[in-house]
Amino acid sequence: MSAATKPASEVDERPRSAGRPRVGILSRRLIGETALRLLDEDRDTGFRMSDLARALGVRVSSLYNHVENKAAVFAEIREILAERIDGEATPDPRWDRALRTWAHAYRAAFAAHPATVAYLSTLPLDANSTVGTAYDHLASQLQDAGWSAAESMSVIVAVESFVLGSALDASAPPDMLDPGQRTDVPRFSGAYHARRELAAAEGVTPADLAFALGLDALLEGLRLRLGAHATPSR
Amino acid sequence: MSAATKPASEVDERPRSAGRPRVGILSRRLIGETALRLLDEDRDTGFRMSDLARALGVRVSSLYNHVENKAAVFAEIREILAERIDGEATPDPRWDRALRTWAHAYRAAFAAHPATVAYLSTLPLDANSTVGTAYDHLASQLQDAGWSAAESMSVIVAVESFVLGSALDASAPPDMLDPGQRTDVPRFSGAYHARRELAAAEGVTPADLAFALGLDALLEGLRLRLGAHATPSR
DNA sequence: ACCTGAACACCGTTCAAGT
DNA sequence: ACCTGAACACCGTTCAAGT
Repeated sequence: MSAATKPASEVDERPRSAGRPRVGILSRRLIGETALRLLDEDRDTGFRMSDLARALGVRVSSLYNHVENKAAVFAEIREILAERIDGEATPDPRWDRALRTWAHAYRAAFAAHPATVAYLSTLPLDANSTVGTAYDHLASQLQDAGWSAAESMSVIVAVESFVLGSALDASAPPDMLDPGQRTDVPRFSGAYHARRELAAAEGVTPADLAFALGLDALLEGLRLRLGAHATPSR
Repeated sequence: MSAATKPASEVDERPRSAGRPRVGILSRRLIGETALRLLDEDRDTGFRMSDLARALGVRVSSLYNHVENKAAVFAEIREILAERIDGEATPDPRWDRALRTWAHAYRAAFAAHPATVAYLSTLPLDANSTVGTAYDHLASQLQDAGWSAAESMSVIVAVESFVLGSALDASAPPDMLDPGQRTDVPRFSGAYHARRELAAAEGVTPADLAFALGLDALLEGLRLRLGAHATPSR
């Protein structure tokens, strides 16, 4: 977290009396950023509204002047992550490369925040959400490349589904699938350990391997499909 | 829900006094099945332990004789769904068709239960879990077809990630991505409505279209990759 | 407009008492 | 061993009072 987003109240330790402060302390954005930082620091427990208030040097009830409820905090987090993804994804004239860059930035942003993945995929988009803008850019590229309008939407959603599932996988405890001492599943056990060793040898996580292989296959399959029955616009 | 799994206590309305009943009323499995039914009936709110108790004709505290906590109820749900998937997936000698059948059964089982998706991907597998057995079957087929042990694991995880992400998508409110009255995202808006109309015309959901397209592409890409640099075992 | 302090509501979990 | 009844703990949310 950058110093710029650190609430001044964390430095100033003196208790504040009731009443409106001269300069505003909180904002929806600051609350979202702080919540995201808390999720980063403590991965599995999630944050409480009281944690959030303490980190902001404020009482819990103050938060409700800026967000309707806890779900709204998650919505704000989604906006922040969406903007981060948008900023990182460098535009690429080739639709498949653009999708790939987007997918990588997307997964990276969410893998660090498992608790947000389920929320993200369930909450309706806000009007004027940045997410919508990103979709528009990708949809344009896909349609220009020859995908039909309906297909372009399916392609985006399919890649997004793969990314979100992969983010869940990447955020799961590393030993989640560990067959342990079981002897009744030898091929699975062998596969599990082989992937783990391969990942270690390449200096990445097992989840990274599955993501890379899956994304490559998915994009390759999409390229093939476009080539097979597309009608390029020019 | 079948009559066989319906708790007798739902028929017998008379209040029960304290003390051990002659015949056991609850079991871990029955609790899991009932929780799953509650999730089916009320999609978004999730179930409370008190709901669960009422549905079983029992007091809340009784549940804790059979499950450690609410998370354990979700773990039991996962086992139930896993067995259901296993039962439905008919074996197929071709690895890609087997994966496809598995993916469809998997998504169908979880799309109806959004709340379980996030849990499922985070909870460690129980020893002797049915999930492990399913992995073993798939890993065997993949390795016999020429995939390396490490790759076979990545393939399974990649398909699973796509399935889980798609299940999240399928369980989201249908208007989640609706651009509404926005005029700044014309290509996205066009794509959104085109997909919706195509889905309506084909009698499926928009989520179904994206899932079908993505799964086809993913499997096609995997087939290609195996053909390109595989060393079949025979 | 925006913060404090106190209260309320909800819900998961525990535990002694009872058979 | 397994159910009841009552209590506790935690946490999200509300609201009047204060500047």
